[in-house]
Amino acid sequence: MEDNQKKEAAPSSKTKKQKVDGRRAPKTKTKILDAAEALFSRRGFYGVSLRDIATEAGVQLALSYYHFGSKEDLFGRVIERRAEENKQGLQKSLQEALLVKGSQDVRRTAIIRAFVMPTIDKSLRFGAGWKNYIRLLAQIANFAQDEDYMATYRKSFDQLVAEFVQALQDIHPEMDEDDVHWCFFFLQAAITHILVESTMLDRQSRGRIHASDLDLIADKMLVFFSAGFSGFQRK
Amino acid sequence: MEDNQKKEAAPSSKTKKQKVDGRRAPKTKTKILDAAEALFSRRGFYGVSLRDIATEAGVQLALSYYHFGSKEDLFGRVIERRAEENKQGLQKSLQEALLVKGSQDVRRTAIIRAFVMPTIDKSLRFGAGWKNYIRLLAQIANFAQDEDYMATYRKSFDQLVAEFVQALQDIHPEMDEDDVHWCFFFLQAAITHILVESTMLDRQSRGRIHASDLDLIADKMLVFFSAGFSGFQRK
DNA sequence: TATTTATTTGAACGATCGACTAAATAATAT
DNA sequence: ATATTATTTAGTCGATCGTTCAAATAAATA
Repeated sequence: MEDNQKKEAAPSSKTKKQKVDGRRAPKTKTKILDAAEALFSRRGFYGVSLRDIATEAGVQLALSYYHFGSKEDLFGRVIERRAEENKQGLQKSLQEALLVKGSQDVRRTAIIRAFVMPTIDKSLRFGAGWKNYIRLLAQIANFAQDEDYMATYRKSFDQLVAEFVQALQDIHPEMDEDDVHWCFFFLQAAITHILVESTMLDRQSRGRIHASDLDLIADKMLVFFSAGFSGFQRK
Repeated sequence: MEDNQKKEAAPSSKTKKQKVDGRRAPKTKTKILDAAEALFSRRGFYGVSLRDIATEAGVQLALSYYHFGSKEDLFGRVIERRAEENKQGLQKSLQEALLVKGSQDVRRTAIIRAFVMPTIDKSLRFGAGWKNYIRLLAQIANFAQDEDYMATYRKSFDQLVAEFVQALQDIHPEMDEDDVHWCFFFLQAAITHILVESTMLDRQSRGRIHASDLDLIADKMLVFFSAGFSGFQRK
């Protein structure tokens, strides 16, 4: 019945796992995770079948069941895989931003950059896998957020957001704490939407602006969202 | 084969349609559209089966096929149904905003409000149907945007956005035109994400702020996004 | 090498999907 | 009242879904 998974989890006492994981040719598990990541990020959980994933990965259908169990479990593992690295990247980025000295404006912009840049960097420069992962996260934010199997990730990410908000509140003692939350919420909303890589902006600007130019997006976002905060400052 | 649909479309020469459409008890068509709207807006196109919709609507499965044909066609009709009214509401709102006199700040905020408020109004005060519709639109923006059957809606909406951007550019001759596009894009992105009614903000603020309080959201958005524009003004 | 364990194969399963139809019924027109 | 058209019913179709397993193979261990 579920003996398959036990075999997967059990032999962690031996050193075999690590040895096999670091091989050159992509492991079956990795191939499945990569394919699932790519497909889920584009068509969502329901829009992708396990057969689609197996085909994309170039492996047998049953291997998905053997390695991950149910479709939901596979989805959860896709999220899980890069979650820790992603979070730590953002945390490190925040720590560095906290060292920035200068005016209120400068320090605020540094923190906003610390939130925006790691995500854009990964999406842009860490390969197709990360790009798909980021898009998947953005999609989840609009969608599967409330599912039970997202609880762990959600909790972890919410805590990270709390750290950023706290940092911004520290810089802005004159601002209402709720207003800082609002500002950060708007920032999150915008970047989330942008990272699903919609073609909206390309169309609406009649090709003059390209949403795929994430570096330019980052520049513009910093200017805009840092200025947005200043709307709440006089009070 | 497709005679069913022809019977639907053909007898428009008679005055019968209008008479029947305006009845008291909800018509079958309306019941299906309402159910589809509610379900699609929450779980997306692939996450909902025609049987789900028929059950939710309290009608026979085959009636969906009879009245709308394929599932894709039904989805398109759900979008279509309120599209024109939605667009005209936004256009009227823009026209009124263009009459506002005052400083650059005042006029800019008026236009931003003109874009934000009709949508929030409908989602909040026009009943569950509109609320579902707005959420569906927001979801589409992240998802089905590029599908062929969305072309008509997309074109219409893009034109509307162009009117708002033009209005903002008229107010801001000192700004780079692309930057105005960027600002509006960020506004769109944020409101789109907010309207999928995520529970994100509620969690992250530990219950102090409620994303369901759309009137408050609107207030905060106006302050924040109007201020965001000012980030580009010095150039 | 012999044995045990891990992985892969190929095929099925019951359920559910969208699509479709013939017949029954309701509504409208003559 | 009769004929015509519109709608609803109840069911079936083949395809595809997620899941499962027994047997074959590969890898690791003894």
